[in-house]
Amino acid sequence: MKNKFYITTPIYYPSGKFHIGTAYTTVLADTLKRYYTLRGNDCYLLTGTDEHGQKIEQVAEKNGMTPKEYVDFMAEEAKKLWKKMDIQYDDYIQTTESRHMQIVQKIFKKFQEQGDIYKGVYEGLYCVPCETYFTETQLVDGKCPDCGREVVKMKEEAYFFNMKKYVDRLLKYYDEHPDFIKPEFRKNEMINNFIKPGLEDLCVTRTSFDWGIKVPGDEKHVIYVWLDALTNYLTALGYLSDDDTLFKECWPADIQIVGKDIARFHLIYWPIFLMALDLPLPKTILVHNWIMMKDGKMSKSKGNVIYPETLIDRYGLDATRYFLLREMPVAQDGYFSPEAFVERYNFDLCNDLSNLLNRTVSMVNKYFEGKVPEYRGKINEVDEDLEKACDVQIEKFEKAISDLEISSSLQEIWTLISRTNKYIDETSPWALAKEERKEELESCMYHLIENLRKISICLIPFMPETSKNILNQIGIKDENLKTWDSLKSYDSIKDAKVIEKGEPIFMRLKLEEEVEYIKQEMKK
RNA sequence: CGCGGGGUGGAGCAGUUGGCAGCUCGUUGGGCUCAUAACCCAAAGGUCGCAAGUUCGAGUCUUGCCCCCGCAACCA
Repeated sequence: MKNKFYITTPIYYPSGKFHIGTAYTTVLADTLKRYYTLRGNDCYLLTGTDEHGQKIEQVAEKNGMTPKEYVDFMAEEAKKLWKKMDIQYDDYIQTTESRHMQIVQKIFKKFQEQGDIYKGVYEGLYCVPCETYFTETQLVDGKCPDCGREVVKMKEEAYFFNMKKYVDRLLKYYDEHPDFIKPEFRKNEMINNFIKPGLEDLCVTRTSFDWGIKVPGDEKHVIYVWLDALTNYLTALGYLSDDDTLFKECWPADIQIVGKDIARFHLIYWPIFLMALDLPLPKTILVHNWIMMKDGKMSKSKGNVIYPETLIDRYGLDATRYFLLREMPVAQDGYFSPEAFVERYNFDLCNDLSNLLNRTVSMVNKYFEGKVPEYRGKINEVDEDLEKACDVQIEKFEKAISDLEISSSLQEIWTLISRTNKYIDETSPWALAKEERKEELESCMYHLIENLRKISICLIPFMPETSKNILNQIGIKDENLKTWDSLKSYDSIKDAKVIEKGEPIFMRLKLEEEVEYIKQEMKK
């Protein structure tokens, strides 16, 4: 019985150090997991690495390791990074694990028996020294993009998957399931670019290298990337294994997150493989765009590569998570620049959020010795407006995140933060104190604490530590006041005591200094 | 005529069903003092790429053109 909310990241190809783009995808997945958990779902998050293929073979050799040693090492690196980023993944799959390889062979055989896979001839442009095939468009001046030498036309025997057989079903599925692909324009892109011109059958094996899963009964062939990689989403759940309990609980996936570079594989081949296996398709495949640098793509030669560790070590995890989630529009490319990072940090995190907390805690201490007054109802128009605005923002927030509009959902929270800052000016608590208007002052403090509590709950998926921190500072201990449902009430805080001396959760950064620092790190 | 995305005040962006052009940052002026030179208010600043069309009315629909950026099939 399906009872889990299943989320996946792609399995990353560990041919080099994991960069900020990989981190973004994973943080996005983690944030969605935390959100759906907050909403009461039992979530299961899968990530992993795609560890076969020529490139891995070559990189391993360069590092003086066997391919398996190398990929195991890289998997540990990934796990370290995910730990550092507090990613709550439930399983990490490596495609070189036997639990995966065995099932891939089973799937291959099944496809063969069904007549979906046939033997044919693969023809392509081959660079002999690099031992790699390229397409015409990949070539640079008609030569190998890696080494610049001549390529030759080569043929080899290979297995193909009969994609054509399933095209009509796929189109029909697209049509009947508007939520299957997000954002929607990706669907049109697939139809126009690949399906309309006539979908070609996919070559699923190679004989030109060894590092891969052997074709059962024909061992000079290894299964080539996509049939191997895509099926990880199933094999990790124990599909076709002795124990497929987890598979039954999770499948079909609820949200599968992929980058735009692998959209084609996930939007065309993946659903077709699933159809061939007679399995239901995932509910939503979310295709996100890339993080770009001001001067184009990240590349070492440009000296503009930013690694997540650089930011986390100096500015903290939550600030890094915030930047990624806030700055990336998901459906469009986002841009990283040191300036943008520091400015977001200063404006959003310090001036708006941290400062709101700080001034509130300080006032509750000053006027009520730290004790949060009891709710007194909507004693005037100002309070009434504030409560209304708060409800509206939470509604907008919920809608945005449900639509997977992550950046917008954060904006909605920040609108609430600004509204709350404004409320302080509207009520001028320092004047209320001077004039000894106690009831109004109590109501004001209560509302500030209540809004901060709600803000923290909304922040749980994005910035888990910060959220805890705020709740701690405003003295919310009761777990019932940290739930999604508690967002509805406006009168539930009782006997809370703020901490005596609130430490700012984010301190302003000096713009030039930090920009310089990040720039230096990027050149390393 | 390959496909897709985009061209909106100085910068970065919102603008779902056509109805007085919004947000953040920056600039200028003001307010406040609880808070981190923060926070709040106000003002200046836009031919919404160009041209034509539909309409009482178009950033929003249609057509043509110009410019930028991706993708174009087995490259994760």
